[in-house]
Amino acid sequence: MNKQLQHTLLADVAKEAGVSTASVSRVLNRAPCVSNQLRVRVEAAVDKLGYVPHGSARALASRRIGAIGALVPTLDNSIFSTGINRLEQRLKHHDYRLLIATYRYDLDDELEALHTLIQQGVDGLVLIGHDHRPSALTTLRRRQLPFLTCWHGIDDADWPSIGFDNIAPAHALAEHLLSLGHRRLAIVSAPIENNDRARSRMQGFLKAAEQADCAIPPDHIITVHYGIAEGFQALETLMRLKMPPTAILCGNDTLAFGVMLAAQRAGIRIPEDLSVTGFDDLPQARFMTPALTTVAVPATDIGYQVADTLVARIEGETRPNQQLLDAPLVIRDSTGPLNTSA
Amino acid sequence: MNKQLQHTLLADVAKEAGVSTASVSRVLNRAPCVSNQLRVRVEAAVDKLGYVPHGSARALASRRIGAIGALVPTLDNSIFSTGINRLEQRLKHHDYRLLIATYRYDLDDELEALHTLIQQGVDGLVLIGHDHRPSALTTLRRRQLPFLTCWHGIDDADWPSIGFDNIAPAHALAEHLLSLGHRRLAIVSAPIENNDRARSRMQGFLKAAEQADCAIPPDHIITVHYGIAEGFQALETLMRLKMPPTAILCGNDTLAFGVMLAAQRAGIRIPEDLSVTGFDDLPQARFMTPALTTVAVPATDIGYQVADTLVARIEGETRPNQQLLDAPLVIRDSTGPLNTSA
DNA sequence: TGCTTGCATGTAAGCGCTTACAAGGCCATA
DNA sequence: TATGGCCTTGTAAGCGCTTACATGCAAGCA
Repeated sequence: MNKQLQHTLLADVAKEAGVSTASVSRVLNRAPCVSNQLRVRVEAAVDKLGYVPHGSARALASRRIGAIGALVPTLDNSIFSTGINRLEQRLKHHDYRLLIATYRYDLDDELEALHTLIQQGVDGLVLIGHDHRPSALTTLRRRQLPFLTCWHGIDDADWPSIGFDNIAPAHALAEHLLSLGHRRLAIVSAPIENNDRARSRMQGFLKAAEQADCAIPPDHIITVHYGIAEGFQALETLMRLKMPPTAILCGNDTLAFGVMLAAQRAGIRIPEDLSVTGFDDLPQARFMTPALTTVAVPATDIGYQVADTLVARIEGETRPNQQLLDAPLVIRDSTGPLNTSA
Repeated sequence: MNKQLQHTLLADVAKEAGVSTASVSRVLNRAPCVSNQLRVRVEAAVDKLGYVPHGSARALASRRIGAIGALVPTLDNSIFSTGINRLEQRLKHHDYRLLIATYRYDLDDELEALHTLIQQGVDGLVLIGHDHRPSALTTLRRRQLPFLTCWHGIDDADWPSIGFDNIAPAHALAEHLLSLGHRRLAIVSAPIENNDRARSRMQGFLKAAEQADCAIPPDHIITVHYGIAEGFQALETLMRLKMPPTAILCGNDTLAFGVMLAAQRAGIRIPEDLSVTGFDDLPQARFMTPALTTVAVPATDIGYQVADTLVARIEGETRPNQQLLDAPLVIRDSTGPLNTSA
């Protein structure tokens, strides 16, 4: 069209250096079998002309675009954005770019976004969690596209993963409360449909309670969306119960912060009147008063490992199907013995 | 190579539908001047064969890749991830993808990432703030690439922007404290080099103090990196001063949270003993006890508007060079009159 | 010296689309 | 009925790279 100034092309570099286009391409792609002399000549020409390769042309010819796609429920959750942040940093290190799509926990949206990213030509894909539409797997398989799921600990040959077990730490958290004498537990969780992480944590909580013969009644299980405000309101709801809980298991730290802040505002003392647990170990957790008992989720490690492993898979290496990282309990001061004097 | 199964190509669709490749392309790209009958035939063939266009080929031929790039200091700052989250959502609506690169406030990294994104072929670019290497502008210009900066309120013909004024609200925040009788102010800010937002806020704080003949001494100005822990420590440092401040202006909410949590732990009452202000109005701000006085930064609006405006520019529309959004003061309970009885 | 071997380089055929241009068909007008 | 113009569709030339294959040359060996 009216492209005022032509960009220099690979052919221009070739002419300038007095070599063939193939040689220039080889130098650019660090192919072996290139003499040093030729390399130097080409590099000089590239510098002189300020040549920048054309990504799409390169992608078309080489069948790789140098970018991977990430499908994330939302970036508006600091534990995800922390992981994605690290992922991007590490990918850059491998000379890959990051294409991001969010789907707000809507698996049909996720599927659609998956198709879009594939169409875009990504070299690999990262998905969060284990809940996906079955046809996502079909698509991935048919395209033979390297991919990885993360953030969950489910062992499934279909879905290679790098994550952590959500059930056991949740179970341990509930046991911790139980061992402190609590019997009236409550749960504040994110919606569990389409969210295996929330479901696993819930499962861990419930199972521990059951095993201690201390089943949690339905009105003590509150499901709200992610957010401080939501946690805040959840506490208000729970405290209106005739028999309010003495301990609350929260599905994530943000909900726990909401619960704690609401308690603080209501004059409910933690842990004397109420014990609270989180899940994630956001930076803020240890600075709350009292410091929050929670589970340290290896968000940055996941980002790092996912980058390395996915790139390895793209480049043809085989890697173990599952990689389980540690998510240790962090017992702090927001949990304490049941106050029987109250 | 060993590509087991060939994907269906546009040519296959054309053959199946009994039309030319050009017609298929036209249908796919919603070109005008396509008869309804042809459209239906092609669409049927596309469905039947499960055809998916090849992104790179399309990009090469059409000179647009359908993605924009965003250069962000970090995703590990919830105000940015909120904005980016919204940006991505809105871009999807326009059928554009989002390529993200972070640079950890290192402008040379930003420049490098800029080159990478351009090489990748992005159709447009979003940068945060007004501080960039001069050669970034040169590159953008030479490539005639549509771009937008955001998050700042600096009127500069070179850098089209969608943002808000950082100086005035900061100034107002300081005035607010001054009007409450405070004279011993302190500032806890993120590093101001390479960060015009932090610099502008600092400037607003300092100017208001000066105008009130109440200059802030250097040891009352603490510069720390973004983070709860950093804010927490900053308060400890400030309180060790022989004449500790009675009010603290924080460069962002996260630092303010750190300051507040440290105060809480140290038994310093807010606002009786100490007033604290933030900047951002993160969701948590209103749930703190006391609720945080801050400035409501229009993060989601910015994401939304940036998407619309950048896409419009890519598609050739002209738009105003600068778009200033509102960043109103939100006076809550973390600021109160100077306690003279103390 | 003549032949093979292997490495460095060149040639040119794609990669899978888009789109300028050509061509054909149809209707309205004269 | 002949002509022009408009609208739809087809033809084919790229888009800017990568890479399989061909080629040439130097070294190694008998």
